[in-house]
Amino acid sequence: MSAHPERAGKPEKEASIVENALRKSGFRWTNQRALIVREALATHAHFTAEELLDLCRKKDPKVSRATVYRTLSVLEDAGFVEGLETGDGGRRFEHVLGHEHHDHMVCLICEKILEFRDDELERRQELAAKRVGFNIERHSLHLYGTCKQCMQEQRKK
Amino acid sequence: MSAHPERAGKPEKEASIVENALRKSGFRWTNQRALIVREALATHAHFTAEELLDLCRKKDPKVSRATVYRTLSVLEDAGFVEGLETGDGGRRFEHVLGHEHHDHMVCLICEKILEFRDDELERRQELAAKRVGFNIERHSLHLYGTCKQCMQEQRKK
DNA sequence: GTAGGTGCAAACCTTTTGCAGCATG
DNA sequence: CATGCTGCAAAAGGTTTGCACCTAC
Repeated sequence: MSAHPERAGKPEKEASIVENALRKSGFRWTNQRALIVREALATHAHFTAEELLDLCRKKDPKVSRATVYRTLSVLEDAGFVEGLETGDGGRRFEHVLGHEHHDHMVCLICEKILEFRDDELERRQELAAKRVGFNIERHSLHLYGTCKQCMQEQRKK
Repeated sequence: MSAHPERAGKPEKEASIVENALRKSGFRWTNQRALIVREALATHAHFTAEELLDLCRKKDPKVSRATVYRTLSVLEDAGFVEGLETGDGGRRFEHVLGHEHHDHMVCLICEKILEFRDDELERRQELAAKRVGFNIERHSLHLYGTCKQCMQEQRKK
């Protein structure tokens, strides 16, 4: 049912990649971080901080909200997680291990998020930036609208 | 000093475009809305809700925050105003009268927002959407990074 | 006259922070 | 055993809402 069945790679292996990277940067590898990373990597979906907290609490009910936020922030800085805007002011995350960069189409009706990638798009962005001497660190391209299924639903009415 | 000196068109004329559109949709045209629209159109910058409130209160100190938010929402729905993410969780707005659609480069250091446009980019987005039967209503392309000036500053150090 | 709009304050939601205690390296 | 991390609870934004009053149509 997920839009990214290919997303879930080898959780244990991916988790240890994160572990090594964080250790190398001087962070400690705590039970909480291991749990949070495991849950984040296991999720195919684009999750909110609160959803991740719920997932973690199923395994360990006393994980604190603050720790989830703090860990998400560390993971984002380290480039293992990316935040994305849902167009209605909300914020979701996705992990960035085991799959290439991609952009998003957000259905405003069913809230589904589709991923797509177009190399030419990436190139043109670089070009536009180069023209004005801007150095791109990251970018976000979101198309908001109606997905195929919801378009069909609408036509029925 | 503004990045968009061309932005300010003919405020009175543009305001009446908004007025007519809102009236036609069954909204009432109140003093507050007139004020808020006037201030929003007069600003060249990408403003926050709070900044717009401050601008309005200079003219009429008793405009309420709630009314600004409610009016911004009406204007956004009507397509006269667009919200944009600043990359650090913040939200800014820009009015969409008297200038073409464009995308944004956001400098993460000085917070300046540059505008740019590339027709080929637009085309490729449409194409990508068409491929999966997605209907684009609006889109947002933000490049986050470092602007030319801030790059130079950094090199000096 | 009557919706619809406004102001105020409180509520909300998400995220951050201060601090005392705990666990990792 | 020192520092970094955690949990808790409170604080901090930013935005929305309930309600009584007001005003445009």
